[in-house]
Order: sequence, then structure tokens, then C-alpha cells
Amino acid sequence: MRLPQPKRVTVKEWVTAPVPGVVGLDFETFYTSAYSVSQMGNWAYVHDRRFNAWAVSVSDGERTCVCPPAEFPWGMIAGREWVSHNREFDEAVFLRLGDLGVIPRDARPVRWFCSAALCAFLQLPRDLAGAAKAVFGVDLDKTIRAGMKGRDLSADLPGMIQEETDYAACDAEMALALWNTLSGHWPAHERRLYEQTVAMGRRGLVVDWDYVDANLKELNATVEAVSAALPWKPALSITKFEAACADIGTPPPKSTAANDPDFQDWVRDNMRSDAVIWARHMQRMRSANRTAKVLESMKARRKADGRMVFELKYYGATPGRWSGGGGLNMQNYNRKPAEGVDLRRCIVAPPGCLLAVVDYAQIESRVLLFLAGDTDTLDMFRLNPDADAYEIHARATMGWRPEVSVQGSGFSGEETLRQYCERTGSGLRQLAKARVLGLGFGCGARRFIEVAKVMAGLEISFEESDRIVREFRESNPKIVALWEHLNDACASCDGGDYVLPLPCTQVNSDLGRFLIYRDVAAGENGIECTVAGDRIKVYGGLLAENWTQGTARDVLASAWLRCDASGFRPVLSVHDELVFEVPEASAEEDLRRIVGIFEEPVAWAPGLPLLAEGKLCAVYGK
DNA sequence: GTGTAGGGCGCG
DNA sequence: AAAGCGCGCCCTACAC
Repeated sequence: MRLPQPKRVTVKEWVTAPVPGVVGLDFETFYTSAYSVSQMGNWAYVHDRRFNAWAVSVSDGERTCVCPPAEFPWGMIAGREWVSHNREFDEAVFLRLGDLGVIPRDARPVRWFCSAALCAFLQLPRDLAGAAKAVFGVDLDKTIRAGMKGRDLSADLPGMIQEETDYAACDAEMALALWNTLSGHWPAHERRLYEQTVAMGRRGLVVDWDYVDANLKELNATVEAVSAALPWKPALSITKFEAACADIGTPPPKSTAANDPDFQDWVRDNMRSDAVIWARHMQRMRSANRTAKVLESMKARRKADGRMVFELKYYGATPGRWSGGGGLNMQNYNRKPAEGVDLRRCIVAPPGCLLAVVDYAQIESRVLLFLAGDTDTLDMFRLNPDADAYEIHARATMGWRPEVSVQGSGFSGEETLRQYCERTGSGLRQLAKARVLGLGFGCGARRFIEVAKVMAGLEISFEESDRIVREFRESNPKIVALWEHLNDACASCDGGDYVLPLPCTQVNSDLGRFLIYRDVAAGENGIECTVAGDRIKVYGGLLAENWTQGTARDVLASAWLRCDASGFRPVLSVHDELVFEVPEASAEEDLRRIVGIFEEPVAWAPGLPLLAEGKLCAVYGK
């Protein structure tokens, strides 16, 4: 790929000629390890006292100008299309500089694109240097980048040394080059999703700050007290814990994680040892500390209007899901209280509103059956729209039939599997759950012992596990065939790229969504390929999992866009769930409509049975 | 001092 | 034949 070599010009030279096409733009700002975007998020970073944007570089592909933001002739590029790598950051800087009066507020772009989001969509490395290497084969000079940290170079400009101007210029030029080369492959509806993601986080969530403040104080006291009860420092040091175990003659556990089966066995074997008390203290401290850190992180993102900004990363995961980012992950808030603190309870509805929380039921299980073409099982879903996925699995593949008839239950007045298990004390439903969640993507017998234990609380032997795994594969031939088909299709791309279109991609269209496995090397030891810049091993079950997760993501994305088109803008998105703020007066009706939108059949997935569940609440998670 | 890797813990 | 997968953040240890 040929890379343009723009000429470096001064402000005086820049203003002598008009600007063609899209403009690449990149701000350079002061940062340290403690004061950084990755830790604080864009909003808190640009509102900090230390905020200092000491340069902006602007490139039109023919010329590049680097100068202090206040000196740049913004009128020359106002009303044009701009592109930045991580636009949310540059936009946050731009808006803040406008508020501070450093640059004119009215010199805005007509559109502002993000080349990083574009690269993520194409499953290229998201970082600029990685993308530059992958697309153009060039190495951006990292030594210059490293040398800038902690330096305020505003005094040096415009007499800044050549290397540093080169670096600043390089980012703007590269963002533009990536955009001009790749933007044609980014569909319009995906761009809308990106824009809505950014807008959602910037709008933020309403928080019960009294609850946050009160609990933060208590949690910090707990952390302090538990830390003092441990006879070493740092209190969470596993090395020191193991040394202390040796001192009292107790063998250390393989893991000190609360939910690790090895740890639980160790507790059982060492009940009377002080080491068990220490380990429990460490677990309690980790839990309290995590919760405290989340609360602190929330406080740092409090806007003047009382809402809390957050960031979700569009296409943060390779199958296309959103991920957390910017120092606070809104997608992994505890579902249950920890140390008496309910993190979800911090998020509340604004006055006069309720939160409408809507999510898809067992979306991935349903999508897997759809992708495998298991129409018989899908028919069971369609004929019993409210049925439990684990019951359908038990009926379809485990030979389960109800013993008695109960009026009003799922399958035409029969007893449900849940009712059956409650009545008889059977663990069949737990086993069905473990099979559905654990075995659909290639998990083997050894691993399934753990999966069954953690997911369903089942203690099984290797022989039992092996029997279950083989039985599952025999009774789900279409799923196994899917693994094999994907494995073969990928292996056949040896020496090239394996491009797997998601169902939302129209036949023969190159403007869709794809899972891309680059530089496939298939051999005796399996398949290796590059995903988002990393070399990984892949196999049929993994490909089936990625395809399933990606398709389920597209189902939610589709619902998101349809909700938006109907005037329902979510305030939060968590994989298979959207959260809305709805006026109390219309809450019931709005919820009903949103659930209806979720359950609308998707045009590109005919026969995929969708079930959505919705609830109204004053605080999140209740 | 900085960067990274691994354990741990939280979510879907 | 065998293999659950997808994330982010905090803390500690360790190499440079």
C-alpha cells in the first residue's frame, strides 16, 4: 500500500492554499502515568487542572501543519470532514479548548470520523502504530512517543525539535491515510452504532451520589481494618502469604481465588489452620477494594449536572461486541452486593422516570442452533415462545418428557422441567444447563468436570464427564457438523485469510460484517492465524463460538438501531441488554413497545426465535 | 522510574 | 483427537 508523503508547512504557508477533502487531525497533550486518559477517561482528563494541549497537527494529505492549538487557523478547516484516531479523545480536547477560550467554538467540522473505530471494525490492530504496520507495513517511531511522556513542550513550540514535530505530524497523516484507504468498508449502520455509543457515554447515567459517598467511606475503613489483620505487607501479596503458610507448616493452596475449586478443597483440608483465615481476609480485602475503586472511579466522572459520564468501546472485542474502557467498566458491575454494597443500586432513574431494562433470553444458545441449522429444535422454541432453553435442550436431546400435566405451563399444559425438578429433586435441569452453556463450543471431558461443578454444582467423575460429552455430541450432530465445517473452511484458507461473513451480510456483498482470521497456517498441530494483530490458535469449536457471539451481537445492534429509530435511546448497553430512561407516565407502554422491538424477527435471520424480558425499576438491577 | 505478565474478580 | 469464549481493572512481582 502506497503512503502519501505530505509536505510539512508552517501556519503562514498553510493559509495560502485551500484544503481538499478530509482532514486528519491530532492533538498532543501533557500526560503522566497517574494523569492519563486510560486511567481517567476522556472527560475527566480534559477537565483536570493539569490539562494542557500543547500542539495540534492537521494534515490534508498534501500538507501537514503542526503548531500550538491557539495559533492554528481553524477557519480554514471549519465545516469540513475531519478524521482522528480515537476521535472521542480529540473531540473532548477540542470541546474543552473551546470552553477555555483557547480556540474558537464555532470552527466545527461537519462530520468527525474515527479511524481507530474503523480499524477495530476491520479487526485490524486498534492502536495507530499497529494499524500502520498492518495496513502500510510502516513502523511509527515509538522512541519519540516514549520521549514525550511527562514533558510539557508548549514552551518549545514553534521551535520544537524536528523529531517531535515529525511525530505529531505523523499521527494526523496516518489517521487520514487509514481513513482514505479503508473507510469504504465500514457500513453506514455500523457508523451510526459508533456515534450512538459515544453519545450514550457522554450523556451518562444518573447516580445516587449519597449512596456512593456513604459506602465509599465504609469500604475504605473495611480495607484498612482487614489489611491491618494480615501480618505482612503488602497485604495482598501471595508470595508473602505462601511464606507465612510455610512458617506454620500449612501447605499453600494452588489458588487463593474464592471460587476456585482447588481453593475450596484446600479450605476443607486445612480447616483449623490460620492460613485459611488469612486467605479469607485477602479475599474480603480484594472484594472491598474493588468495590471502593469502582465508587472512586464513578466520583471522578461526575458532571456538573449530576450525571456520570462513561465510555464504552465500540467493537472492543474481536467478534464485535462492545467492551468497557476509559478506566471504568460499566459492563461488569456486580449483580449482587459485595460487602453490603450494591454497585448497580448506584445507578438510578432521573426524577419522574423509571429505568426500563430489557434483555434477550438465552440469545447465544438460540443463535448457535440457528447457525447449526437445527430446525427441529428451533421449531420447539417457535411453538413454545416462552419456553426455557434448558428444558428444550432436555426434550430435544436428553429424552426428557413431563410426567404430569399442569394447566398453563409452556408445552400445552404439561409440567415444566423446572417444576419436575422441584417436585422430584432431580438435577436434570442443572445438567441440561451445564450442557447447553458448556458443551456447545467444543469443551472436552476433562474441562467439563470443572464446567459442571462451577455452572451447575455437579460433582462428576472423568468417566461420567466423558460419557456426557460423547452423548452430547451424538445427540447434537448439527452442532458438531458446524464445528467441523468451520474448521475445514478455515484450514482450506492455508496461506491466506479466512473471511467468515456474519448472517447480517447480504449474499455477495462486501459491505457487510465479517470475522477475519488473517494469515492462516494450517498444519498437523492445528490452525494458527492473526486476529487483531495477535497470533492465535483456532479450532472449529472456537470459530463456532466467535460466529455465535458475533451474530448475537448483531441481533442486539439491530434492536438498538430500531429502538433509536422509534425514539428510544438507551443510556447503557451490556452485551444482550439495553437500559432506557422512560417517563413514569408512559413507562408500562414504553416497556411493552421496547420488548416488542427486541422480539421483532430479524430479516437476515429467518427462523431465529427471539425472546426478550423487560422490567421497570427505580434503581438499576432491582 | 516504566512496562509487562499473571493472579484475581467482576460481567455476558 | 482435543479445545468453552469474550472482555477490563486492580494488585503484585519482576525485568529493564
